[in-house]
Amino acid sequence: MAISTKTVGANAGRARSHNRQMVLDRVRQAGQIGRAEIARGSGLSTQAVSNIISDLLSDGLISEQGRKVTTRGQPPVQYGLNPCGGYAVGIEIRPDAIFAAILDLCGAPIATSRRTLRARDLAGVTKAVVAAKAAIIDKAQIAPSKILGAGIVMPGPFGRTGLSGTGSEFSIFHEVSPAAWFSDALDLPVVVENDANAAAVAERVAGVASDIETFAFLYFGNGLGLGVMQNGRLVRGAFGNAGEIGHVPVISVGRTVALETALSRLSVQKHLADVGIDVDSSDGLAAVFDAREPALMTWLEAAAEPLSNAITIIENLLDPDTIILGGAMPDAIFDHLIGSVTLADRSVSHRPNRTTERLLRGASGRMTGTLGAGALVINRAFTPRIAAAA
Amino acid sequence: MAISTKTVGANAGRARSHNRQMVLDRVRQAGQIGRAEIARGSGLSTQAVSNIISDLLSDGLISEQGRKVTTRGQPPVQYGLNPCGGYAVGIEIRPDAIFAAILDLCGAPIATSRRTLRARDLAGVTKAVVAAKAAIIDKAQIAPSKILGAGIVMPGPFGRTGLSGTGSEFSIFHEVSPAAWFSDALDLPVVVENDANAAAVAERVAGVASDIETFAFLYFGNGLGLGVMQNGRLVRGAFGNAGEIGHVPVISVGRTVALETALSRLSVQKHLADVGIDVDSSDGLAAVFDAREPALMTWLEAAAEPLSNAITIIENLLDPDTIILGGAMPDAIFDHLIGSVTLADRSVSHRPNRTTERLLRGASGRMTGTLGAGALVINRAFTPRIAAAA
DNA sequence: TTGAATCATCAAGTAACTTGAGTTAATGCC
DNA sequence: GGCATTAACTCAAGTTACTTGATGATTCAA
Repeated sequence: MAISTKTVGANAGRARSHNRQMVLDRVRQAGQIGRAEIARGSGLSTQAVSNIISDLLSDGLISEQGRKVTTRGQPPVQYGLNPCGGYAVGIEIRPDAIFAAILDLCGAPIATSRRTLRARDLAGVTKAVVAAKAAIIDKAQIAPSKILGAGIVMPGPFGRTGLSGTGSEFSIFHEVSPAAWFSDALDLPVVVENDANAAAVAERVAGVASDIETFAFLYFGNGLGLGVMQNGRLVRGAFGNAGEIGHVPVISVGRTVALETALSRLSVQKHLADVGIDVDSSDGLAAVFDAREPALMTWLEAAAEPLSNAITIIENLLDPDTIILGGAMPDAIFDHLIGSVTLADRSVSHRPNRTTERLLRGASGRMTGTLGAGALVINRAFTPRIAAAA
Repeated sequence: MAISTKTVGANAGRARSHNRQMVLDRVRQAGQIGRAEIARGSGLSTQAVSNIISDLLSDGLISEQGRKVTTRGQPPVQYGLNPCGGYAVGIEIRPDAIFAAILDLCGAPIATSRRTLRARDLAGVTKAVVAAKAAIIDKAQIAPSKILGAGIVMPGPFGRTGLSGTGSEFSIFHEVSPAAWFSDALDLPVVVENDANAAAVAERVAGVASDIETFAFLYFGNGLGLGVMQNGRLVRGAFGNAGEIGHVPVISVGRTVALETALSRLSVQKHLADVGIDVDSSDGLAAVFDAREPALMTWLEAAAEPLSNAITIIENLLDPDTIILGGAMPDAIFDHLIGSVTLADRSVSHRPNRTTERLLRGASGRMTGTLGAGALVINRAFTPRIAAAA
């Protein structure tokens, strides 16, 4: 059965929690904001906002940041996020390694780490994740009470699907709910998402989408994924597997193929390997691009058409404010790809009065998956949630 | 600027309104349900639910429907929607005609009408819509106080986009917000959506998706549209233009074409016209299909591949519980199309333990747009909305 | 017939928001 | 410089709607 997302009833306690998170999100989005302005925007009384602000202050989540100069009247006291008011652990599980990071409340990384992962079984992976968490908290010297939770990123899709057996996803979690499992093992609230969704959240928490409510993130991992954000919430689908754009059929050089065979890191690595160039790191790829290696340039040229088609699909199906490109490739390659795309005229995103670019490059670089993992936790702390049950 | 959907704060009044709508939605979805069961599912106390139920009873929105036989304990009093507790006006504006309907609270049509539309200007269209509303209310003999609102369906996309100028959309609303405009003119709360979104809502209110939270509706109108429902809410995109799947590039006979050139009512009409068969109604098309007209059969054969590709795109991008096909074609043709589609193995929807079909035919038939217009209003009455501002 | 289970109601208690009066702090005008 | 104006902020009382706990109602099972 599908993930249950039944709406829950509102009572005083949940209303307060909702309002706290709403206020926090407005503070995050505005950078600096005063109480009266929050009240005006939120439909609450200034008194209510005042009470909530004083709560958040004493919890250390926000801080007073002077008064704004205005034309007339008492200048409003401004509040902003207090970066050290809380921290999130981000853990990215890849087939061969575990990456970990600690993020502050503003989404800035305090510490990162990488550990080789040899285990493939549930117990072994769990042990490695627990160890990674302990080590990164120790490295960053954060008081455990300040840890808001852990975000875990792993390759999807989740559960048994027609995409199972590609080797990328973790079949050990077909029978176990990964969130409940890791929450137990880590003794923390846990959010689990695939890499593309996490990357989208990362851009919202501390990237180019901090004030964009509705956008899509095209994530270049080993395959190709799409994270869809709609009104500040992820579009996850009935089973949390939305965004598997890599398996969409496209035409490439006259043949029908899955999009990610033409457009992904594995695809470019394979193409380069065919001419004897082995790259297994983003740095390596960056060097090959800097040298304008012909094999890479032909790959990029061939990638432009399927990428253009993918963008037209995303724009017309989801009507995002913008599409962000990012993931496991060098920034220079994303910039090149963005430059080489033909943006379709026949698209709902082709508007005369646009204020954002149709394509942006993500801000969180190659660590976007791991940072995204932490961002999931931060984001959840900022997301009002009366509407949907956990 | 994108549609603003900032989260709003919760207070006592909004909490009550939210809870009322949540209770109503649970009653709708269950058909019959008792107070204690609602309380258990919603996280509210039985007392709170009791109070809300008594409110809804005195407003006439629900009715007592006997007691359920249980194993032990006091048998719970069951409640169900009271169809005549409220009514919705649905109006569908097409380039050449205005369709209107009155729906009861359960989504059943009480009356329908059709009027030719000659006007293309704002004043003329408005006048026709106002007249259609007055006439349908008069025909159905509904007390104005029982009208919950009006839903209006018109061809998208909304605002100036790269799809403008195809002739289908109403450019008169490029500068005016249609919802505010019609709300003023009709003196009722108004919801405006495109046909595909309305059709999706219709299936949820009174169709095959009444207990499916996350699905997609592939709507065959003059073009092709997609209505996306996620957790019981429409995925509308940043500007309300999500779901323009007709302009998505897909593969047909080895070439990339816009989907709706291969798959839409206009497409089949054109194909038939090429061999001298003119059909301009759904009945006409049904007759041609009944006769197994070769030209139609070749069109259907050719349509299978792009339709299959479109379904793979929808499944992998949105991970819906199911995809519903419907709109301006005869049921028999939808059934034929569903039978001829090749469902991709490489899809997140290809799950071993499915409980719903991957494809369903919509239940609301050819009037789905008009009924959907009314369903928008019913749906809104049932949708808790603390989370998003109007 | 009695006890267990469940639903339902009543009345009191509580959390969180709203309201309205009053205070603080800055600007702008005479 | 003094005073009106404007806007932010605070205090205390008032209101709403939910929760809690005690009590009653209804059914089944032993």
